[in-house]
Amino acid sequence: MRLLPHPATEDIELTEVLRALSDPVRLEIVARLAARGELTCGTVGDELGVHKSTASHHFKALRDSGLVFTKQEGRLKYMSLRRADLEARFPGLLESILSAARPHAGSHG
Amino acid sequence: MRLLPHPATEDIELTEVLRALSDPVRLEIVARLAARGELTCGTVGDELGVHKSTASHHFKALRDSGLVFTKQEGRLKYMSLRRADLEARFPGLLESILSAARPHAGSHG
DNA sequence: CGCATTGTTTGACAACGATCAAACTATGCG
DNA sequence: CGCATAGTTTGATCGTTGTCAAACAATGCG
Repeated sequence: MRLLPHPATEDIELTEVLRALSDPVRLEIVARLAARGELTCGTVGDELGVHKSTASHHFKALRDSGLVFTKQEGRLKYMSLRRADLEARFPGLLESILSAARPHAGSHG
Repeated sequence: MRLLPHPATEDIELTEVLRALSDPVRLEIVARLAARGELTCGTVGDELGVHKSTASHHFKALRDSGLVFTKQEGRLKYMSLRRADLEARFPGLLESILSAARPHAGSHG
């Protein structure tokens, strides 16, 4: 089982992408993927303070929406952003969301 | 009651905007607002085939998220996109979503 | 005020979703 | 095979949400 089901680029739906990113935990996961390239389920659970089954659930949601790609290597599964596919499907969308997700310098909290 | 509560520009939250837009009905409302400038509750209910209370519910969700502004004129309430506020808060975000929401010429269905 | 129009609120219902915990699967090591 | 590691699945909770319908409220007209 080295390959998991991923939606084809042309089958990625906007509402599903937006829905996937509307959860704060998943948005944070995506932000970290953008910054660090790859993450495992365990890393996310550990760093974000959620149970590993919850992390798995979120990764599945992200995978199903077309946002992330899952690659298996040994016992680990590495998730990465499907940047090129998303850019092809919805130009500029991911970048503007990532930019919006970055903490603002203007201090407001 | 001519003024309704709207979040300040700096209080608009990304996850709430994305969540508001993750519903197909609301995304369609926003797309129409972008194309036509203003809409009333009744118009949306009529054109999108949802009950007027459902349309009202969606407009409230869009208002609470910071996506639309509501202006009362006589018995009608006109909703419009808060384009400038959203651009100030999350540059490029709304435009990329609107662009992604437009039907693609490439035919895929 | 009475009446029509427009939108909101409430109630009911079904579906979904986020979370944790525990059981299970899959993989690698020896 | 036995054992450890890494994720997944299932079950249980609890809250949220999309929808309609009916009651309500607000507005304008005369």
